[in-house]
Amino acid sequence: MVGGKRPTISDIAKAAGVSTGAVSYALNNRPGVSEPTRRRIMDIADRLGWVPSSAARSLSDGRANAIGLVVDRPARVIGVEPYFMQLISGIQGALAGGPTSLLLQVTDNSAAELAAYRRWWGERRVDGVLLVDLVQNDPRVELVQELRLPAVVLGEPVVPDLPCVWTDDELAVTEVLEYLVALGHRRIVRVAGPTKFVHTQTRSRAFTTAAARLNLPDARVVHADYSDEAAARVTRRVLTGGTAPTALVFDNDVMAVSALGVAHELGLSVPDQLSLVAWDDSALCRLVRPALSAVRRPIAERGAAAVRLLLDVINGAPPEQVKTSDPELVPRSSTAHPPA
Amino acid sequence: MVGGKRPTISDIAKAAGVSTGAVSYALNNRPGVSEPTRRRIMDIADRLGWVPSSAARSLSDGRANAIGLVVDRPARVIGVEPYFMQLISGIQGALAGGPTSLLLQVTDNSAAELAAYRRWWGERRVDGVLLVDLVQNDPRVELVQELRLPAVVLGEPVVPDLPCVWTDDELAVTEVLEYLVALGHRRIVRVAGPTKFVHTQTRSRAFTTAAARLNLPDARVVHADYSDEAAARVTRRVLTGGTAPTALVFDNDVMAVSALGVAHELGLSVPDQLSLVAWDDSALCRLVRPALSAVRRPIAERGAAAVRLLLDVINGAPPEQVKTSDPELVPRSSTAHPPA
DNA sequence: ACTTATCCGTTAAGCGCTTAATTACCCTAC
DNA sequence: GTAGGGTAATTAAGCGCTTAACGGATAAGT
Repeated sequence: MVGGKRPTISDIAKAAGVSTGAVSYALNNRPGVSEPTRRRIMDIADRLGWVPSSAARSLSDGRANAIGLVVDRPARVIGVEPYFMQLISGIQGALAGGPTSLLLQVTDNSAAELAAYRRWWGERRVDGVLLVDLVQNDPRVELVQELRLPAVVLGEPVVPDLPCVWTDDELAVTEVLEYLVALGHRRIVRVAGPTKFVHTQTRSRAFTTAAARLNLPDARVVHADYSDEAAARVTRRVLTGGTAPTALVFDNDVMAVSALGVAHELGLSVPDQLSLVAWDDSALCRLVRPALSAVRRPIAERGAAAVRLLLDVINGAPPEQVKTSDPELVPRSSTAHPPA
Repeated sequence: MVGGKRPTISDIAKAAGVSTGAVSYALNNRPGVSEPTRRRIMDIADRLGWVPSSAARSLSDGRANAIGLVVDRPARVIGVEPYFMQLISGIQGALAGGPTSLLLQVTDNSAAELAAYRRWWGERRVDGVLLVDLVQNDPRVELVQELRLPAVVLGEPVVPDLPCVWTDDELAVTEVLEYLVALGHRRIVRVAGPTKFVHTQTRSRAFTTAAARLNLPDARVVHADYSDEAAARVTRRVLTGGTAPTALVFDNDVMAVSALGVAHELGLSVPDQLSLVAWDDSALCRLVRPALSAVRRPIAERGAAAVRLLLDVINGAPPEQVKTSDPELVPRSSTAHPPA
């Protein structure tokens, strides 16, 4: 197996003294060749270090053996959250061993994302795609349906016939709220991500519902954009306004840590005077002092489940909606009883 | 452009009343067709929403129009550092607009990484690869040379004829050391990543050299594995041992933040009793209190430069060794004069 | 009026693989 | 002895595109 020359099935055929058709049948474990011949062919194949050309295979069977993921987040934010790397890590776990590869694209606007899907589809480069961060009336949904491009949504069900892998965020929101109320908190503010995301809306709705049920008239939702700057601004405003909350719940880790800085700056001690809860748990949450209580979601599991589902759908399986294991609240040192 | 039916050049040929060869020439802007015909063909092509099939093109011209990146880090660590997402973001920036896609693989052992490269090569799935985190006598170097697989190293030059994109870490190490010495520090310890990495060795060598020049007999290097646990362990040992250092320099952000926790736990105030410097700057460094002084490297720039170089090499350009802009020390609140 | 060059376009082979159709052969059954 | 039924192989078409080789037409040179 020296550089440059990659063996093809016709090399194998020549070496084995059979036709390329026979080689193809043998290597794909299909009937049409005798057992001894199959063995001989396979031996030769891996003595030669043969690997099928993906282009040739795609061209002839129409399969790309690849799936696509495009992440649409501005460069400024992308590196900040560990979310995507964990997701990718889960995706790879499910892909490992199989013939399928992952095509990744990072864009900074939604038009580019749509263009990417369209191009991949046109080039027949992917057999299906993963969709993350869905927004209300997401154009991607329409696009994949129009193109008949197999797709799996990472997030709650939006359209009945679109397969998805979702995590019960409502449950987690409720759990967090009940936990804070049990500690004695009554004035709780949720610092959410951008309204446009479906998951933001889901959590906000759950928050409002639970707050009503728990009879918390001061509970409310404010929005930021996941960045530490915006979070700091919003937090400062909320904490210095009238009837300041005693607990804040954030939609990611960066915003929560940022709030920790603001609290410090305002002379509010955490958790004695102010409790904080972060959403996705992370090293950041663990390492910061005080360590942040956080909701941990099975992110890698989501990625893996989504891949499995997508591969099934590509193979013609019906569009299921899969639920992952539930998120859990990891209490640390940023939550305590509110000041008396 | 309705789902399912993707136009091919022969559809275009039929619609334009010419041969597929003419269509190919027209669409690829090569001589052989008249200007009016070319226009007509191109019009029809994009009215039909034609996109070239990557498989067909690869098969016929031997190009995959894709490059590969495999990241070999255990799942536990991968999400922690923003490094890779920033890198990927830079890579995408350089790829955007072009016909080339990025194939990503995350593995958790070096054998799997080698296998990935070999498979991609065999499948003709990539035209070239990016190599990160080189180790001493890295088997990947030999592999890509044996396979004649175009490759660009992200890191310092190791083999003369292997193209690379590197950042002057020595400069940064020296700068950090001089900065600390200027503040009055004499006992400085570098908490490095795993010895096996070339970049670890480069920095350690630079550290030792600079320390000798600055006459710091107590300067030394200890190793951890980038994780917060290991860093905490090592830091604790170093700080409680004899002749404890007054300043620590870390090889990533997570370890530095972890040390912040240890210092806190030992009752050492940062920066008054202990100064800390992190390597790659990040949100973590910025958000933590006290905010960490850190060395900021042009990571996205590295990624982009590496892609451009790789594409050139694929096109037959000679193997250059490109230097990025220099890293810079961002002083924040974790460094100050040592205690008197 | 003849060759020569130029331009525009077609033809067909080939990239590496899959697979339906076909052939060759050996067995068994009547 | 021959029709019928497997099984084990070959053949060849086709996937969508590129490209060397070729050909017909028009323009220019002598």
